[in-house]
Amino acid sequence: MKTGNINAKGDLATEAWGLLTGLVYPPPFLSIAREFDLRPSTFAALRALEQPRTMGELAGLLHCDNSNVTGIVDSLEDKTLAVRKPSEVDRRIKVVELSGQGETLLTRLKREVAKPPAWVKDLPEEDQEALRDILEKAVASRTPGS
Amino acid sequence: MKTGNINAKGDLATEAWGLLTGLVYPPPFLSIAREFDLRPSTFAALRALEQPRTMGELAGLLHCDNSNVTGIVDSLEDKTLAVRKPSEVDRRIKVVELSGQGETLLTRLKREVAKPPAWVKDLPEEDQEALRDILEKAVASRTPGS
DNA sequence: TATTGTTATACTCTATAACTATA
DNA sequence: TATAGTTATAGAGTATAACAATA
Repeated sequence: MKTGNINAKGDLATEAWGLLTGLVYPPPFLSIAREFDLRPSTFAALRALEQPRTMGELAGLLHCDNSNVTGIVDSLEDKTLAVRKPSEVDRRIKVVELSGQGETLLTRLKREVAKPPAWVKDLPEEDQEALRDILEKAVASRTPGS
Repeated sequence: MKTGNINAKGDLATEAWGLLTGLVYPPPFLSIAREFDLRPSTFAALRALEQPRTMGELAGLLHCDNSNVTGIVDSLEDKTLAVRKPSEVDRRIKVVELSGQGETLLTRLKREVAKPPAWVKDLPEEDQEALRDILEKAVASRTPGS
């Protein structure tokens, strides 16, 4: 905690946070997923498959149960966006990889998700720069789960 | 579009947005909902019930079907957080209101949601101020759906 | 007839437990 | 016996259509 940072109602941090929540929620990636006709879980799985992953790794990354991942990957396979193949070293393990089609879609998705919304793009350049610098500082000093 | 704002990969807006998404997603209100043992839809309904609402109004605010709201309000009533009563002017309409218990919970919820995360609170005071000023500008110039 | 809300139904998401095939 | 993944099953979220009560 910082000197002069009282955190009473109406302090700077609370004001800034209140403004920010109005700008970033609901998350734009939800409407992007809809545009691509992907359900949120499929969308998340696709993003997690930037590298090949085992079923269990996917479950961890998607914070869901292993049994779930079966259905999610089934649906990716149905759309020929990914394939699963048994690992050669341990045949219990299935490795899931994006297909060429899946890679292409992921590339387009990532481009969409990275696009700053209008409220950022329309800021004066010096504000964009200040914002970036402040956020860099915040990311650098971030502790897990804050 | 602004002069000097090329929006090529790596420009200021994209950099700032990339940093921001890392800081604000996943949304902290999800874990707050879990702490209060509320499912996301119940949580959202509670927040929408700051004022009494009809079932149809709730459906609009929660972006879901009318038939859904029946179940959500049922569960609020089961927890004695809200009551529904027929309107006196048109008895087709049901007005949903928070109970005393519901009001108390909503007040606590709102306090939690308004709390800035550590990455904001731990910024130097001048950065908090700059952040607030920039975000105020963004909110002021915001057009619907941006 | 039109509207508000409910019920019936179905599909998806998620989790638990039992199962399989490997190890 | 332990582990990776699947299947069976069940609960909750959401949508559509048919329905009841009211206007």
